[in-house]
Amino acid sequence: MTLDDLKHAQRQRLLFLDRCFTWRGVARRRDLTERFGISTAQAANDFRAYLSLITKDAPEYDAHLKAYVAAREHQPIAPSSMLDVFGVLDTTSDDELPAALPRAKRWLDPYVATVLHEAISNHRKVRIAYTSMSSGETAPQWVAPTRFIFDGESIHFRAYSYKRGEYRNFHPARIEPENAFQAGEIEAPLPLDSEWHTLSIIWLRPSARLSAAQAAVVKREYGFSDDLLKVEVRKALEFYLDRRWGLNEAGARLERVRTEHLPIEAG
Amino acid sequence: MTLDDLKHAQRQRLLFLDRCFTWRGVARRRDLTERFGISTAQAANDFRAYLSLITKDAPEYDAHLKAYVAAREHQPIAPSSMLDVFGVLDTTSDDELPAALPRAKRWLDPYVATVLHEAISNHRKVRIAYTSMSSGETAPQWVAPTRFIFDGESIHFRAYSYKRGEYRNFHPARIEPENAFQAGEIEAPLPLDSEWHTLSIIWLRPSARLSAAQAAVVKREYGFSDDLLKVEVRKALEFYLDRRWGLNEAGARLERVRTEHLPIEAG
DNA sequence: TTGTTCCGTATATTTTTTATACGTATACTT
DNA sequence: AAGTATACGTATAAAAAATATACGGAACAA
Repeated sequence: MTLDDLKHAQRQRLLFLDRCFTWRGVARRRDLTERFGISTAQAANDFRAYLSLITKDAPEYDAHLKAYVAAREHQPIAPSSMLDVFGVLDTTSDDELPAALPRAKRWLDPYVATVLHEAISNHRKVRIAYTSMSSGETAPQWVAPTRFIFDGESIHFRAYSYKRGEYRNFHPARIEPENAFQAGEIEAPLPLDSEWHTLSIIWLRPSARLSAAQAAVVKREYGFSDDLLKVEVRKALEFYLDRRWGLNEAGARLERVRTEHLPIEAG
Repeated sequence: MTLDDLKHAQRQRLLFLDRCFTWRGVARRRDLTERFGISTAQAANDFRAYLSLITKDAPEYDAHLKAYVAAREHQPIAPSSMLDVFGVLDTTSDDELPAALPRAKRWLDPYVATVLHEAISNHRKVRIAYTSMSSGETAPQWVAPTRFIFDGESIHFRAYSYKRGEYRNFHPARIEPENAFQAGEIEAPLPLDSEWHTLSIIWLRPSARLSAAQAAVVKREYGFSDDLLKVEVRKALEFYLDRRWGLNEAGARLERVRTEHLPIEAG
């Protein structure tokens, strides 16, 4: 039996269980009943199902702790994002002020989102009044949106700009909200978005000004043990990576060694 | 009927539907069957359930589009995080290189996490060799961890430091990994963590050096229409907020007007 | 000892979901 | 204009998932 054979709901529960074992080291039926509102019988079922997936270093029941305890060598069956991990480690109750930063309060106009989504899925172009942050001016222009982008904070989109004759990243908040946006057919086929279809392979190392001990911490924090950290990102998104990771800032703890570029076949 | 009456699995599906209507403006049975692997009959059921929750400005079926279309005034039944929104707007297929930045590649040692989690839940103290980033030195010390913290990128933890005699934020990556950490009882009760139990109310405004048009964009981006943006965060986490929002950087688009402090009753 | 709280399992019952069939409306093809 | 495909909907019986409930064992505390 594998994870894929399961129904979505039970799969979610087993993934949660997997994270409990990986990051908490322990799990109880209660964890499942509280989080998913299922019965204890069903929770026992889920434990049985989870254990049947683990062939070696399986968690074992500890009668003293009244809990299943993961083996020291426990191997997760699925990777988890930092947010997933925090979801398992955080103990703050719901009515309390959270232990996380306030939800990135970025805002997106739902109507603007639907207009862009419609244009992307039906391959149409839209007329937007877009404010340039450099000049501060707002001028209408036609763009053909192709995708939404996420930089970890807020949502942007990629579009072909007829004004510039090239693909660019746009920020929905800079679009002047309108009651109805003009939209239209795309006549001539758009050129290939070469920056989107280029892979940037960025090699990083702990900043040279750090001591050996500090460099070791940086390596541990970013999870690499070799000399260099390899990061792969679409060339079109490289700007966001630099900004998010603070690569160009004065106190950066990582510095760029070199960058390679590789074409990506259209998927 | 309300959302809370539903089972977890169906609630998840209705929330997804809600996000589709809010951010895409349209939804079809297919969206549900593809994402959750349910039958079309069940998907039709879910649509019926969702529509019964919406009293006014409900989505309507559009026979031409062969899809339900949200009313222009559609009100979501639940808020969504930016990540949720992107999950609904992103059209990249699974096997493609994603349109989001590489998953914040921060790393956390699972064993260190379990040790900290154990200490937090059982109110014990642990001995850790912690590397100071300022001096670069690594010295063992006893700490009593109280909570995990999330700054949006990586996971930290709050602990009472016996060495300093105060509560501090710690970074798991700076802990020297060991095969087994010493742990022990907490003898004397710990003092109150006053910074944790203080609320910082931070008032921000668009940076004074921005033009009116630029300031309007910043306001739209952060979703406030009044003069000031109010952000509430535990005082203990204020440092992370500054860093994440880049408030102290040269090119910051938001600047701090004033900060108020308020005690939080223990929850 | 007794009571409590975890765990487990087993049963019958209820709820959820599927499979299937059939009907309607729109759009596309011939 | 007729036929085909594909959305949507509904209804029914069947299968699967989850619950309620009961009972047993191990650890632990009073």
